[in-house]
Amino acid sequence: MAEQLFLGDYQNLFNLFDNIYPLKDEIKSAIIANSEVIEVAKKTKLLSVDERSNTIYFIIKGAARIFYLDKEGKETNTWILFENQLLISVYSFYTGNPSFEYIETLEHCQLIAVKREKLDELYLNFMEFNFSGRKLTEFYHMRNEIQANELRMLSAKERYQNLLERNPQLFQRVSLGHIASYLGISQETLSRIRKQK
Amino acid sequence: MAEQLFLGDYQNLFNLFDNIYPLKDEIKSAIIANSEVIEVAKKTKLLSVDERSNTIYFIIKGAARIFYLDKEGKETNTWILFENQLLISVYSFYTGNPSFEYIETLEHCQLIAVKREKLDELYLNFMEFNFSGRKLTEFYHMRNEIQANELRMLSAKERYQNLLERNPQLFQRVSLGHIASYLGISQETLSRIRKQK
DNA sequence: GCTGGCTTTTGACAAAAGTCAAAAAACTAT
DNA sequence: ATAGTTTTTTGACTTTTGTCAAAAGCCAGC
Repeated sequence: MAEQLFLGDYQNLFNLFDNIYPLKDEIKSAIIANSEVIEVAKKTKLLSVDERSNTIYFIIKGAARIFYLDKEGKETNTWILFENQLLISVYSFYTGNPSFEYIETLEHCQLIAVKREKLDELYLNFMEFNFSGRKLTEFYHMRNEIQANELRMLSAKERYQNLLERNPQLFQRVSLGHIASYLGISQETLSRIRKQK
Repeated sequence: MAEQLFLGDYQNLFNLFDNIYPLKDEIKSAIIANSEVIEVAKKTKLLSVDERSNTIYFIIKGAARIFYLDKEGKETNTWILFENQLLISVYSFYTGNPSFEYIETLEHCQLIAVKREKLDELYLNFMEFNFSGRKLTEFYHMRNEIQANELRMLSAKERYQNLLERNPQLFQRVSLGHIASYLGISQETLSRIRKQK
């Protein structure tokens, strides 16, 4: 009988993949061998502006945000991410160019970290792993498209109501200031919207 | 000596792929066998709201837009696409769910059309084709992320100046009304921005 | 060269959201 | 519990962008 691979912290990541296309144990072992599980404190910067991102993270436990600073130095959050999501500065990780955004933990986090060279090796050594990678990228691509469309087509209030409905846990774990910024509105406007109804 | 594959209309599509990861002739043949080259007139709808998108297009010649209707029935363009770009309603094509947006040609177009079932077959039959598919998806994903960030961080005027600088050809081929809509502003606002400087 | 559409511009006004400053409320750590 | 920090709310005012309506400009086809 085949020996059972010890998955531990990788359980959820592999579930994610297996739901797309069952991953061979060989690939799972290679993923484990080519990544590491790290713990980082709240408010740790995982990436800063002008650095080149060379790591993709999977959030086992915790929360993080991606944000940039505008011309006046004000922070704007573009993503807020939780358990079982990938944490990546898309532009810098894919292109290798210096980042225009920051990645910062919002809570104490447990993460799986994979370096780009290792990931590239995995993709080259296991061609069928690209099937999973493609599907996952398609999913994140779609999520972005939806986000961009909502920024265009919905008013501040509608975006708030949408988020509240679809992601109520967010409001338990993240300050309204961060949420306002993620919604693309000022904190004061969010406060007024919430009072209204 | 190996027989030279006749590429014809597929030349540019294959160049795109070859720049990512050289495609075997076997795959190229399969792509040709599983797609078709079509001509469509200006203002043709390739996808309408509530239809399920089952085709991805590569633009050989021409231009097209993707847009949705807001609550008041006003059109908003989310993408304007030209030669050598992929034309797809990301949400509907990836999920198979009914579309919330339209795809419409802006000019007479020559397109390569691939049905989803055929594309899925190609991905399953040629695992290394997923390598190319993944990279291409990553590229489009990145482009979306940039678009969403610009919608957040730049003012109407800055978005206009950016677009003018990076995509001047757009202004030759597409009406200002369509461009304003793509920039997420009203036609009148665009007109005023243009007058200013 | 004129006619009948589109497209673009202009003006007056309205709406949505932002800014600044201060108060109130909610947490945190000692 | 309390002092100190951070977060959230409130009020007054400003800025940006949108809306509506009309005029002007442009272009295709007869």
